Amino acid sequence: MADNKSLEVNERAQYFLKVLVERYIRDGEPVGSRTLAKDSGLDLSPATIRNVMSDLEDLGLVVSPHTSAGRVPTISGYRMFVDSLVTLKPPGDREVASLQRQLNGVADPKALAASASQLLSGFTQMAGVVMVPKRSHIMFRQIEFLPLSGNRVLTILVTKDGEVHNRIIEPKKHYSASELEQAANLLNQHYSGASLEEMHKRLVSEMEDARHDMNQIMARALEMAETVIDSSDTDDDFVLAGQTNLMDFDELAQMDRLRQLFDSFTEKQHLLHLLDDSLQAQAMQIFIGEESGYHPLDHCSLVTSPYEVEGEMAGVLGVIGPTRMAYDRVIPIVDITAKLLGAALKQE
Amino acid sequence: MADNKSLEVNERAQYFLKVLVERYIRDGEPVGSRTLAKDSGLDLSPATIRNVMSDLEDLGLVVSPHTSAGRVPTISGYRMFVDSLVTLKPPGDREVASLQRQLNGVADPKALAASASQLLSGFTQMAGVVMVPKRSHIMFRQIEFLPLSGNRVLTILVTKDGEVHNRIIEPKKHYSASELEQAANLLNQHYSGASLEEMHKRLVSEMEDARHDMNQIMARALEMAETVIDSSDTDDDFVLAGQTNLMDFDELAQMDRLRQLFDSFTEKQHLLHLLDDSLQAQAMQIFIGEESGYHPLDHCSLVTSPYEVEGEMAGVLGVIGPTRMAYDRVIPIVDITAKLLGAALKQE
DNA sequence: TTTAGCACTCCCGAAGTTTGAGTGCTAAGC
DNA sequence: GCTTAGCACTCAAACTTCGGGAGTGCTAAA
Repeated sequence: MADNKSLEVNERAQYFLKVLVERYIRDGEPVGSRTLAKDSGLDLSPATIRNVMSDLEDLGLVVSPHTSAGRVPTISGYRMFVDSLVTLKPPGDREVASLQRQLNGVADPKALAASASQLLSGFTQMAGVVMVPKRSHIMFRQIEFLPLSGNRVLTILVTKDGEVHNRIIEPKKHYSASELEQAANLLNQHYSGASLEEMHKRLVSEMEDARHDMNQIMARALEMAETVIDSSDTDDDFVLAGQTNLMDFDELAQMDRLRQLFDSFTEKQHLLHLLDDSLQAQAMQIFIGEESGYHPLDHCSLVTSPYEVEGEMAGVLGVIGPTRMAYDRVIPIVDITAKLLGAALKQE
Repeated sequence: MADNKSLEVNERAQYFLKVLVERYIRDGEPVGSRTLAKDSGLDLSPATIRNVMSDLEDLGLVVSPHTSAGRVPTISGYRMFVDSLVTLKPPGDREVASLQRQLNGVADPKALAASASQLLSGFTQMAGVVMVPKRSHIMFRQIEFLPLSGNRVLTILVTKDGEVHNRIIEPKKHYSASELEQAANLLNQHYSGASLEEMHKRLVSEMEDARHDMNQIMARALEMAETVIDSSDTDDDFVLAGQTNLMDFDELAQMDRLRQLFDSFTEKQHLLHLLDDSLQAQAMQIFIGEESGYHPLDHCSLVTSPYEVEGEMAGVLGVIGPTRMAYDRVIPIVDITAKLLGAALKQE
């Protein structure tokens, strides 16, 4: 259909697209040819603009909501905008300094994640999200077993960065306090300095070996450790802040949409998956509207960036807001926050 | 004004109030005299009802939103309803059994609180809230200090019920691993079997004593313990579930109200205070609309009940929903859940 | 004390009207 | 071949009008 005209958008048309998107992001109202003519700075009449717009519409970059409204960017329009047109507006030095200050004042990783997501939300007036560091990069430090009533055992797993995971497990057999202590000692010696990822792998293979040995204590210790490590995996989680900011956006102000969106925050599942994408890609990712394929986010965009600690991808953070968000400001903020969070985590 | 007529409401009028509230809770629409005449079951004409309604209005128990609408209960109307008119509808045996089953399958207190609030929300289709047990009743079990980089020390506080609190503290002076271990040992022996509340009191007085002793280690141990205990106090917290259920109620469907409400969930402060009321009163409390004095809850009611473990008030749980909620069903559900949660916690 | 009757009030939704923003098309101009 | 003025046309949003319905308060009679 549009193919016979021109599959690529000429430079001028791109420029108009840029101006249109910027304007639409500013006011949230369909942009008409007259407005665009003025905004563009070029000395062209509305009629000319109309021709260009018509082309852009054929290419699926803009649509008009109805016959006599202006144009609004489509998903593809936004896509082209963020991919190649947007002029990024990095935050001022004062903002960066403030960010840095507030991140460096925080001691433990969990609190740091919470701060970061609050900062993201504060600076963008949208929702901030920070995925807490992945297991693979966490170093084992110490494990502790405490007997509770019945067979139940409280296990405490401490990692190098000062994070504490605890879980109550209920083995079939009863263990005495001294047995548990012995088991913990064995594990602590044996796995000192390993990462959880590594530990997991070694546990699985060594459990096999231990079955042939007579070393009962070791076998049981391994079993319990495996239970804990395994479940510490499901701790894989994120912290969200400023969700209520999203209620102020007209495009999300319909209860059913908003409810779906908020439910998706509680459910976590899918959102985690999207965040993970950015970790895999090892680069900033932007999901615009339906691009994510996850319906609750249909009218939202997600700007995510992985953050790294000592050269290793440690986690992901980002911002959730309406599709119509100020990408030019948000992208640099997410980018810088990721860098600063990484740096703050390094000081462990 | 109304005083010269009759300050107390006669029995028939009370009955009509009851029927009116029930009807209004059912449909959410102002109840007119004709409807009420039918609903009441008594063989009276609408005109008679109108006279009664007029009296109720004078007493401030009902209002009409505008001249030619039916009547709607006021806060006082609801108050009288829940205090003396409502016919409670206890949940069926199947529901109770289901509640019990789901609560008893959970191991640790924190998860238990989460389950309970989810169950409350599920059964009522509103938001469930569970305040986690108060410090005063928590028994100390063990404390652990682990050195981190710099002066920072990871402190792990384990309580009898298998709960783990951890915090990173940063003392002025540096402590070696063995010093920390020694300190922990001292504390563990010294405070074995005390409640956190008790421990706090003893710590304060013993810190004074220790200053005169030469026992440096002990003095420092006390100091660090105090820091941890003190901050474990601010863990004072609640878990909320089903907040999004609230979005389905028309009376809360305005963004500004909803936003205030949701913000109040994040802020926690005031809500905690309200929950605490129920703990102090040692009885079920119902805040209807503005009664709570906390504006974000203006259009909500809060039904709370303390729960006790082994005869001691351990915490509070409840339900948040619109003022127009099915009190007859909600009250028993909250009541029973409190009992069952208490029972489930006892099995520690 | 209760009730029928009646005039009155007010909300609500439907239907009509106006306004203004914006479009596409055509034909003329550079 | 691009650009532009002119014009007819479309459509949503805002405002107005209007009738119906639900419910009230009052009065007078049972």
